[in-house]
Amino acid sequence: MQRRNTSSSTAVFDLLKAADGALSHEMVESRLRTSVNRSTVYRILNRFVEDGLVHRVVAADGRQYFAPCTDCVPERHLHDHPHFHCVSCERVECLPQELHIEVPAGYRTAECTTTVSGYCSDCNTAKK
Amino acid sequence: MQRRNTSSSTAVFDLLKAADGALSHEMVESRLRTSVNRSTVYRILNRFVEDGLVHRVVAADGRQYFAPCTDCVPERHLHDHPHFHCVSCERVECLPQELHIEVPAGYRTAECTTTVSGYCSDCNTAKK
DNA sequence: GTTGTTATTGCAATTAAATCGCATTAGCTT
DNA sequence: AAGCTAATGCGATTTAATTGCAATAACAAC
Repeated sequence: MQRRNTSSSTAVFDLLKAADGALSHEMVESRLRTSVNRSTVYRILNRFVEDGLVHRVVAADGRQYFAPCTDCVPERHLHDHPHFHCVSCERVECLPQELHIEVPAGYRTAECTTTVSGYCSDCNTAKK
Repeated sequence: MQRRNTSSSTAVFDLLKAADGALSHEMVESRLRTSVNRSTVYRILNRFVEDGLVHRVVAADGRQYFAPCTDCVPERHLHDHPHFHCVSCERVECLPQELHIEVPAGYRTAECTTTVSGYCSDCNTAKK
């Protein structure tokens, strides 16, 4: 299927690229200057994931967060670094660590997500 | 709060202990011999997690899976090994590997889950 | 620039996982 | 056996995400 560039989809992609971490659908929608329909945002994000432009991270709260790919090439589309999810400010950020997870023989890995939940330094000090 | 042992809660706990991996709420409910209400199963599982008897794993599908704790003591309640989630048969199993994930200074870790999605050996060979 | 095809959008309805309020039931203590 | 209250069942509700369908708008071809 041929893809088309719309103002909404480029706005979403720019948002993701400018963000300092992964964004939930809600964050994307609220940060958009122009109002874009809820389902449209979901479809745009799903399209990005499908096209390999964006990674989808499911945090411990069961919600989806989206971050643009870096260092990904078509042959090797991995996202094997851990993510930190602050349960207070909801921010999701990538941790600069590489994981090597081995699966038993015969298994086939499709994707891998690691999520650490807790409090980021800002929220941690604010709590005290 | 004082806990009480009911036939339902012990049945659920026995199921989890006997299972070869983490079970979703749906799996628990369908494997129970006696019919237990949906909300009750959820509440029983949440109670187990709250009491530190069971770990909750959120897979890439956004659903919750539950597995009894092993090697956990009150002072150190961790579940830092990866889980494999077969997207075909829905089975979730623990991978015998220990992860060491470092968070930036000032951060506080509450929990950590790693989920590898893909096909287990059974489903992988069945596909071919 | 105009036209035609069809990907994309907006809207409302829907699905699915998980939670909650409340009256009833049943564990545990005394 | 009695009393307190944790746990249950039921229905309604919340929330994230998806879907069907008609309307709109990208993009290619002319």
